[in-house]
Amino acid sequence: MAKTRREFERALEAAKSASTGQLLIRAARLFNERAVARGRTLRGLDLRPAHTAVFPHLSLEGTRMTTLAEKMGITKQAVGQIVAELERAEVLCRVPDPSDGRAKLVRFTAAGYRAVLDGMGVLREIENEFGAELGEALMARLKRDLTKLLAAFEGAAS
Amino acid sequence: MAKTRREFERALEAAKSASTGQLLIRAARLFNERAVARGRTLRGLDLRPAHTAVFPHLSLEGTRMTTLAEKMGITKQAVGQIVAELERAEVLCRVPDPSDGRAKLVRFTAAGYRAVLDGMGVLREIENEFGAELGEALMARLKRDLTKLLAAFEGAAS
DNA sequence: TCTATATGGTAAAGTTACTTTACTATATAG
DNA sequence: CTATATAGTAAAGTAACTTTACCATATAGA
Repeated sequence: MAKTRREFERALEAAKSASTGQLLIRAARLFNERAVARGRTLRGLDLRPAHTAVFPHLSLEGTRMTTLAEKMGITKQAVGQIVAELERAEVLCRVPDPSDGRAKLVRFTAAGYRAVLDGMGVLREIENEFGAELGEALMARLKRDLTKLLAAFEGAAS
Repeated sequence: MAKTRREFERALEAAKSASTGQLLIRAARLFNERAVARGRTLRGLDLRPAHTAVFPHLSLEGTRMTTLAEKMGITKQAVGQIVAELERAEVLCRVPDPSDGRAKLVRFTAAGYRAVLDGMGVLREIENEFGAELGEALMARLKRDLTKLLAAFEGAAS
């Protein structure tokens, strides 16, 4: 039994350091909580993380729902819900795609345009704060490594 | 208007690369989806990410609910719910803390003990796969950087 | 010693961010 | 010109929490 116990303790220790997944989850939550809390006070629009996740994938000409869903790695129904809320908040609008009668293009409104410009500032601000504390080099490296990790994930299914 | 448009395009481009938060969210989701999918097939226990998040924080002697909540960065009520499910699945058990009549200690059952040893194998397997693809150096560095980021987050509130 | 307050935990309902299942409308290939 | 694929919508369900409210025990101070 003594040997088994030691084995177990080593396993637990391994779990602690091995769980990159848990590290990612916690870091993501903390980062976004801060961004949302900060951004909320900036303008009257209370945008939650799910909303801001859309913006990086929107092109100026407009982007299809299905395209958004693919890029974001969620279902198109989920995109529909998020976009609907942003439409109600008058940040985005949906216009018919002239090249396909079924499709709709999601686009910024003038107000959304201004809000997003502000939002970028908030994000940069938060990243700069961490950069100051941890070093710009670490932040840049983290971003590069995460991008590579995502590319590898996307590359191979299951 | 032309100048504003260019400005906007640059802002969007910046959003794409600047959103470390979004990178973290996506990486976390993908990583854990894979781990859960893999682990589920291993044993009959269908453990979800919320469940496995508890394990790294459990000591062999038993850990208090409040301690778990603090370490995990969630409310003690949330811990209560997760532990209740794991208790029903007979992976964990709650025993009264002899040193404090209010407190309870969360501990592994014999079955949970074995399941977690298996689970460690799955996690290591997945990390090794990415290590093989991206290089062990990148994975180790990512883990170190995330740990530092979390420490910095924890250090300063808001 | 007894009251005030802090701490450990539980209970129930609400919220966020999705997914699943089930459709309708338009497009395209044969 | 039917058969199937694709774009999107609708409604309900689920996971992983939080908020609000509470009870039980502990402990420090009057």
